[in-house]
Amino acid sequence: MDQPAPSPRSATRHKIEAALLDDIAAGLLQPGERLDETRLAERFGVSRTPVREALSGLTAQGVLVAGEKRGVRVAQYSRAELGQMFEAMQEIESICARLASQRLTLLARAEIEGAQAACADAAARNDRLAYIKANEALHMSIYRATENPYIFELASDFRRKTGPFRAKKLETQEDLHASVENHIDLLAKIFSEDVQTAVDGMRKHMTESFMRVLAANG
Amino acid sequence: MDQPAPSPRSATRHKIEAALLDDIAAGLLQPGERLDETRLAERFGVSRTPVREALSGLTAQGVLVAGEKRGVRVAQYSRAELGQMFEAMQEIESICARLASQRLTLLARAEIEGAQAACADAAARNDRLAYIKANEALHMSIYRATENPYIFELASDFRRKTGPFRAKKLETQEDLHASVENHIDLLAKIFSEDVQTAVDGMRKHMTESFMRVLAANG
DNA sequence: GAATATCAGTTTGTATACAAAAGCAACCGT
DNA sequence: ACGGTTGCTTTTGTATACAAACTGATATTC
Repeated sequence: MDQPAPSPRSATRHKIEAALLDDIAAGLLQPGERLDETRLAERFGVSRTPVREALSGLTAQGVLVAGEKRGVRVAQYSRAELGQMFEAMQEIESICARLASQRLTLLARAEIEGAQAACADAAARNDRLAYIKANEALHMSIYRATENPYIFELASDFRRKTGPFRAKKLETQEDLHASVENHIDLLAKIFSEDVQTAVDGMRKHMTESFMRVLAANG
Repeated sequence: MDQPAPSPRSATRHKIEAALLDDIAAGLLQPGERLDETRLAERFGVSRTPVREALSGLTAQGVLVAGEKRGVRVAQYSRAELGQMFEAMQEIESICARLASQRLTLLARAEIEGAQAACADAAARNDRLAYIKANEALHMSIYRATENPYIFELASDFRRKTGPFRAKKLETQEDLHASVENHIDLLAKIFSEDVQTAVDGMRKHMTESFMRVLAANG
């Protein structure tokens, strides 16, 4: 859904990257855990070469980090690092809110509202996994509304990196509904005539989001 | 200077990456030009494996792009893409200006002014290469003043990607002196008490910079 | 003459084999 | 008993070999 396989130029490598990202998101791979090339190779039934490429790709994305001694590990962040990361993310998201608000095309607005409906639907069904996906899609649609692919990618990158931490904050159905309410409020501000309202709305949204992340990951 | 080889964990790979970056910066590798793994391997006297890793690393950084048909090519941008890229860069730089202005420690200020002096010195000596390096260092010191490593990296990445295009706009000594004047003005605004002044100053600086880039790369 | 299909020649992706570096532990010396 | 050194084992980095995919071209047929 993110990349609809623009060029299936290296199927195995991307399959492995995706599988590892899933494992991390699902918590099967804990932050700080070490990844062994050989084990992964036999787990996926491939040689070390594509595993190696996947690992260096994820390392470049910041999902994994080259360990102090040996091997690569799942990135883990201290409270302070998490704070800096979310600060950066807040700045990026604020830019997105401003540009989206200024440029909002009919198509972009339709996509945002469609994603929002999908969120509400998933929350009503109490489908946590679907909600997380729909929520990602919602934010992505806001990024896309900036009409700037570089900013889109910047914002997407941060979402990838912080994904594991944000996931934890959505456990109960109340969490889901609260999140939906927050988004209704946020979108109203982005759709408002006043750009500053949109930016402030996004700042508030991100601050609240971060507070919940801290509470869940403290 | 950028990465003081934190872990010389793969010497050849980084040597190749650095060599290719140099070639691109020097214009030996034109934007759009295709890179052949095998040729590079024999040129550096190594096997295709480390070359391959270097190429995928640079691709991840956006310096190279996976060609439509085959091979990787030096990234080339249309006028429109260049505009979007500089727009994103302007947003990032503005964030840096704001945070730097808000947080400015004595150390950060000292580093910025030191870098500024190095710029002026290089301009006075009409040393174009030294000026480019000093100019990079100056902007880096502003990024560092944000006290946020993630924002620092974001900004640095854009600088890397746009480097080849910005380099072209500094040909004559007048260009250098004009650039120094611009920086004096910019720094005064960043050092001012008013945050909005700093942000506006950076926006103006980036806009002017982009205009000169467009003129040189049109 | 044009269009399609097939074939040859690159080129890239994956596998495996090999070598060197680094961690770890045991052993020896003091 | 403690520390240092040496040797082994594991892991990673690099090379090479192999197979599949894609490009381009030529030939054949309509």
